[in-house]
Amino acid sequence: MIDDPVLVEKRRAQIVAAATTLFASQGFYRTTIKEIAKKAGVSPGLVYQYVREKEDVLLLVLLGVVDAYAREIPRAIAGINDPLERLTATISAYCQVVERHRAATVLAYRSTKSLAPEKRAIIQRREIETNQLISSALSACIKAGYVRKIDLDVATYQIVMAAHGWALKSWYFKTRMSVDEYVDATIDLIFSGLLTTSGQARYRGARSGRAAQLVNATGMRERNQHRRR
Amino acid sequence: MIDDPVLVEKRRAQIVAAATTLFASQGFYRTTIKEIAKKAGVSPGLVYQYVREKEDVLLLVLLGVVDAYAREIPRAIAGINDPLERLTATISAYCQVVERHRAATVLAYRSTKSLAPEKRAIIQRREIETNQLISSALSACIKAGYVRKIDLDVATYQIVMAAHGWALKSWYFKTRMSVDEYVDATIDLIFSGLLTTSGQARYRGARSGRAAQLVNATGMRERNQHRRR
Amino acid sequence: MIDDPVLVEKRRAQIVAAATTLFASQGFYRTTIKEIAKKAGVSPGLVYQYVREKEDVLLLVLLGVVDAYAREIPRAIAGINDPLERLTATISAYCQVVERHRAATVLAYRSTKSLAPEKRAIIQRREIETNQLISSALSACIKAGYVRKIDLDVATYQIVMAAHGWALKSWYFKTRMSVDEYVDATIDLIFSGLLTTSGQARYRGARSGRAAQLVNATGMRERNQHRRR
Amino acid sequence: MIDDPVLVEKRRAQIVAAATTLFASQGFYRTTIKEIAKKAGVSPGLVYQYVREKEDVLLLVLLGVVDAYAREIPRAIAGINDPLERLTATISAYCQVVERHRAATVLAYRSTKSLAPEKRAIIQRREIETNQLISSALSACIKAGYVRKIDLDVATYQIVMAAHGWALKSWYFKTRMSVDEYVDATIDLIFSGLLTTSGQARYRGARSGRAAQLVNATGMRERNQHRRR
DNA sequence: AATGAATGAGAATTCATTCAT
DNA sequence: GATGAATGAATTCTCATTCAT
Repeated sequence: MIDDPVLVEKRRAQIVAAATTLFASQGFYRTTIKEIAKKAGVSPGLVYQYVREKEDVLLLVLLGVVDAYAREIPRAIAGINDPLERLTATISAYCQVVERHRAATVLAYRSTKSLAPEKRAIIQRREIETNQLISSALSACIKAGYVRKIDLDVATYQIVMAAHGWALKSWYFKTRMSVDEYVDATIDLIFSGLLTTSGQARYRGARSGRAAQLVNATGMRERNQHRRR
Repeated sequence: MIDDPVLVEKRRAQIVAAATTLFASQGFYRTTIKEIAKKAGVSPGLVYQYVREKEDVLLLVLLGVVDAYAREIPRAIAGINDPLERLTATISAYCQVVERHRAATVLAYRSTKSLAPEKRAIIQRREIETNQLISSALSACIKAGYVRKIDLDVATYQIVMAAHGWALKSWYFKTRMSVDEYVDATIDLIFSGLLTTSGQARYRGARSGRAAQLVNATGMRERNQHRRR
Repeated sequence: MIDDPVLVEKRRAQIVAAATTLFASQGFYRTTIKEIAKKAGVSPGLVYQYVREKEDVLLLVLLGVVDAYAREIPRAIAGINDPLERLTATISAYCQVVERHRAATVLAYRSTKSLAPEKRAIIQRREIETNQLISSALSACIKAGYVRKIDLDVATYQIVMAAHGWALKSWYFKTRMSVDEYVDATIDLIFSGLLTTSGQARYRGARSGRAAQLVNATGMRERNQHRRR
Repeated sequence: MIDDPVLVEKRRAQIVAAATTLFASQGFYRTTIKEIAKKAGVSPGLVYQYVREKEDVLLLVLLGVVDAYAREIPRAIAGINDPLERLTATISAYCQVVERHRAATVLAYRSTKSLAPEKRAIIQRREIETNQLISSALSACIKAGYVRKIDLDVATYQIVMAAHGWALKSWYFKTRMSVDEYVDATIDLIFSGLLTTSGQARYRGARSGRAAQLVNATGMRERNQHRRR
């Protein structure tokens, strides 16, 4: 529609900035193109020269969010080489980015499903890419012997959910603690778990007992023994 | 509008059942009252005799979801008295409930913000109530010496987020593992944390060093020293 | 959308009546649904309970026109048994119907192409059906020996075009003659042709000469020797 | 807007050529100025330096069509002096021009009414001028005794409609015959009419009978005894 | 109590036209 | 003279809500 890529970039940034605020506060469906245009200081018609349909604005907004993640986290951990420090920094950075883009993060949870499947897939692909930052920090720690050989996927998403939790449950936390406190407590939990030494003993005992029962009952117990849809 | 409370109950149940399915698959805004009425086997006009506006249907649906949580988790842990077993069962039950109401759980994340503030507050209050089940299981374990004296709020929400994660990231997990595997891996992580013994050593060293610096720098370091908005 | 077929009939009639006038005077594209609704004395939303899209209104309007033809012409020739009288009456009736639905006939020429292909095909099918009335009147006359063995398709459409001409060129004729005069002159021409006896002689001579040349040149001369696309 | 008449001519030709194709295939309203500009290889803004509004483009296009008629028919009959041959050639040429400008001819029927009255009048005036070619060929034939003293207007338009019919009903004819066959059959019908000698006898009898009745009933029967609107 | 036809405000999108460069 | 970005009025269509029956 418009050729000049510099202009496209500028206009889209304008539109996305306006839309991000509006979507975050009112949601996608309650926000009209007219409002976006007005807030962006342009005419409603102009929006459609930079976007094919309203849903594209949402896509751009959400891409902006995931891109911010993909941009800001690496920056925060650049230069840190020790695996455990790097992991700590990654988790911390993730939480800080969530804090900075709190409204947009919540928006992503509200609105990604409003996208058509292909567009949604784009966002999810980017999310997986960003999560690689966590996975590889974890892997390095495992290799270095700092981290147990846990399920990488589950551990990664536990970290992601803990970070996103700060945004998703900010209505609860905001009056109770600061980000820094949240980060400290979260890292402590993720790193050391809930249990005391005595708790560990009981848990491990119960667990191996349960596992033994399962082995006896089914004759096998392997990962991936589940229905894949 | 209608007086007979039995009828009101029955009709609302009909409407909510229809709406839950539709909202879960298409979202709140993409679902019309006509669709809900049709699926519920009633006329569009009738809906408005049991509900003041469309948003009320959403409220009823979301109340149904949080109620299911508040109903099903206690049932799953009834009769378990050992604190650690009870905690384990609670976490497991939470995940299982999430699995059973996967679409509705995602819906809650998408749509709670679509409610007017007072209605939203109702849902959040119920969520906090349900989370008490986790908090008290945790407290009991702390008292029994099985669980460290961690931040109760953070730990509770970490469990909640981990459980909700199964629904929120089901697009990722569904093709990779079963709920049971997810539950096992999650409980293991939550209980024992990421770190190996050597990792623990390094982490605690670094942490106390960092804490010492902070104490030196600020002269104090206490909970609740943050900006409240 | 609406179930009650009686109501559907009534509402559609209302809408079509309003739309016919408006389309005829302003054309399809210049007429808005709001105008149609207003003229029909209903709300704009109601129109869409009886019609899926604006184009459907056009289809209904055009169906109304072709139906009027299919209804009114047979009525005018009912009871006339003599082939030649019947043919005369058919042509005359056709012209009279055109006169009665002059604006709508012009509309059909303007707007049939605005329909999507399938809808257009519906109209064209009906037109062909109506033209059968002319064709069979012609056939009967040929069988009775009153009409020469001419090309039935061409003759039929010549009559059709002559009748439609009264509407299509009414801007020219309206100030120059009455329908009755037009009908008389038209039938006279269609029946007896332009030529005088001396003209006939010259024409037949020239024609057979030309035909002979063609036969000599191509070695054959048959109907249907043309490219079909 | 622009002074240089040569440039105006050139640019307009470009625009009209592009617009003719587009209008013919999509209609006037479905064609955008942007499409026209693109097809003409110019910018949308430029169009408005050679035309005051979109409707002017339509006027230019339609003028192009009628001009093509006024240009091409005389060329086809140049040098033919015998009145009957000249008439034949005129009819034939008219049909051939219609064939060459089939889409544009249909466009004229669809879109002339989209013009504001004064602009429409311009087109109609030109059409009448072109029709003079037919009228005068007819007159010459009447004077030479080849053609009966028929109503010149009606006869002229009958020929015009027959020729236009090839375009207007091409959806019907295209799969059934070639232009040449259509022309032959059409000329034959126009020249000799439908009726056989026995048909003529019956028709003339019935007609004079009817005419007699009319005279008796009204006391007179003259041209122009009709309501003028 | 229930129905479903009717309403009409509101939203996305298009596109003729303008105008600064 | 030419460009093409920008404008904003206008239009189609949807759907929550009402209300007569």
